[in-house]
Amino acid sequence: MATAASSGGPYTLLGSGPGMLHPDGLALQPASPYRGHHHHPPSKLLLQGDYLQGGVGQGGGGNGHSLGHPWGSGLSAEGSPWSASLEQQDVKPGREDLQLGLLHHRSSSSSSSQQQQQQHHHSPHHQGHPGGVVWGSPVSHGSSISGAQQQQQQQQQQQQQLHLYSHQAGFTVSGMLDHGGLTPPSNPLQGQGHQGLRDTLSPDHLGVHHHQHCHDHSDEETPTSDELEHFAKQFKQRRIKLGFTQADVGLALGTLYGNVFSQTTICRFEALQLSFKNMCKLKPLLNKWLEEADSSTGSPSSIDKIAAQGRKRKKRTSIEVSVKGVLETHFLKCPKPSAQEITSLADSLQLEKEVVRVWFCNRRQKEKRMTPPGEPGPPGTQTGTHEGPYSHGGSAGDASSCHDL
DNA sequence: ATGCATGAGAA
DNA sequence: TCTCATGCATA
Repeated sequence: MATAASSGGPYTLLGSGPGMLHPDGLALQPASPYRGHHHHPPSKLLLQGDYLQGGVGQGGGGNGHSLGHPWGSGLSAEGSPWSASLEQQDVKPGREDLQLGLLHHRSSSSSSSQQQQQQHHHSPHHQGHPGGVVWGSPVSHGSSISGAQQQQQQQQQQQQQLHLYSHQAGFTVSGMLDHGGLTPPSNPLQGQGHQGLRDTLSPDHLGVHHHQHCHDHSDEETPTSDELEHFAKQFKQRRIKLGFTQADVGLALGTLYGNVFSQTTICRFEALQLSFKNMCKLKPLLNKWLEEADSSTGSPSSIDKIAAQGRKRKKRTSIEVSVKGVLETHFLKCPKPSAQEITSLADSLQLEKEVVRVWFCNRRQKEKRMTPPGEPGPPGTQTGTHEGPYSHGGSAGDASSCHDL
């Protein structure tokens, strides 16, 4: 069978000629953890068929589609027994490599770690907000959010460094305007009268948190959930008006500050589907982009991007609806199943253990993100019907010892 | 817009 | 191993 193993491994890495300076290359041995993905009957497991990256223009090129379907989206049938064979697919440029490529950042070092810990405290409730972000994330003082809301994210530890970008003079908004088709299609809206948004901070401060003196630029000082929410909205609006897609922004950020982001991330930011901490981290970057983009309207420059290698990914596993249902059930019983449980569960579902494990991980993450699936976006419109995923019927206190199978 | 996946870092 | 930040591949 001419599986994807034509070049030596299931997930081969295409040698990226000129200097592969990432340890991954060395660490990735032909012995992939997924090599045994064919020893089980693909009866319940449906692997989404083919690779189609040629036409991934995605980026919500027409971000005009507003979809708001709740979880459990119909999976229907994907009748696609993976017949994947050749794998000459050229993967898109990796991000880490990109960063290495343009090393024009990481110069500053003064205050590197500051906003890692979000210690903002304010009333987790908002009165007139069409949506209501539930993640107020209090810190040490048990707020009204109650423990029913799980541990929130403040109990997390900060990992990952925050890439601080150094805004150098002379670095104007360049990469985002046009290069390679990212050019906003002569948007007639551009250059309209829209100013007065330099200031990103919303005027409404709850006032229950720390008060800073007379200076409030646009970031630093951990913003409040409301501020983030507002910013996200503004951002999206303006982004669209300027004619940029989420993907464009992601790339621009990379070109400008050295941190590339995907359409996904931008999308999640706008939808407030990131953790509070993450939102805080991205806000400054997006804010700068906004400022630049807003005042640019004409600074054609092109910065070529660097093409990088391609490490192949495991094909996305499509889990059948019924199976998802089962997983869901288990999740409700025990969001943190032990390794053994996962194993047996995987076995009974005929899924790889890894897949099940990941499923739970993702599920937990989803629980943490808040912006209930179905949040009304546009102001003035309120569905008034949203129950956060926190609405678990009962107590969600202990997840340490729950196992029974 | 989202589902599944990868990886780094902390337990 | 889990969490968390991110993103490819998809619907």
